[in-house]
Amino acid sequence: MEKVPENCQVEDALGILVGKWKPIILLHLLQKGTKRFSELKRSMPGITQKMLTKQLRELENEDIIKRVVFPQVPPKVEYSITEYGRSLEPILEAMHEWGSKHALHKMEKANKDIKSIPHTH
Amino acid sequence: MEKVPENCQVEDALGILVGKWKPIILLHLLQKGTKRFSELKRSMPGITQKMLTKQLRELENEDIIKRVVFPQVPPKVEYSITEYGRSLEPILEAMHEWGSKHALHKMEKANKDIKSIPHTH
DNA sequence: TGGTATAGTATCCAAAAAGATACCAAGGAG
DNA sequence: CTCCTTGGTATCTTTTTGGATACTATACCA
Repeated sequence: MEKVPENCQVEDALGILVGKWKPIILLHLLQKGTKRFSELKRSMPGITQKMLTKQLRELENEDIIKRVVFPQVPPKVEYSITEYGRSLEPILEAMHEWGSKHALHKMEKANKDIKSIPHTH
Repeated sequence: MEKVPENCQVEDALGILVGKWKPIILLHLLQKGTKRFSELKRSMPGITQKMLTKQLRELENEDIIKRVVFPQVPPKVEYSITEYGRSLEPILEAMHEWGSKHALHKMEKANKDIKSIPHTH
């Protein structure tokens, strides 16, 4: 299998993970299992209903998460990761690990930058 | 190290990889080594000069790639992956692998969808 | 009779990302 | 003298994303 940029499959994974809230939604569902809409919303302060709905729909369309509606009033809808969605875990894992190192790297860099400011005295 | 969504490091990696052209640029530099601006541009049909410059600058600011200017006329500028940038390889790798499977998954799904269309006869 | 809760839609608006296009510097070729 | 080359900038417009706000259905509860 060639990895030439021309047939770049990286885009697909990126396309699914991108969206201000998607990684967080996925981490929630991966780590805490099935969640209903309101629970997800409460656990992501700042997200609007519209955004949450939209991101969930997009993930659902890619078979990453499953949506189950209970015919009740008031409504109850549960979301969970599909088996296929779980296959994204290594990527999220790799990104998380890299992200942690990157935080350090940024700190070190900021430190160096501060030290190298020509100071007046 | 906890991976709770609250301190979500995944975002950082995502932030660096996102951009319509960044993954392709990185794959090019990872696989083919040092490249000059015009070579990169030629190998990415469709990208505009402005976009290429912008993405390269962003990657440079994150220490992912290195930019070397040769004082010549006409100008010559070479780009290459930094050692730090190379640490992104596992992520790109994971995404590529997943992307390949995802392509199959999508095909299978499309097939199923076609078969399940109620046909007239 | 009115209020509450859940899981949404529908509109409109702001901000960010991407794209098209034009311009520039300066040396070498003709 | 003019054109070509490279690696950019500077503007302007379009497209994509994200966000604020208001509205809805319907059973239950007081």
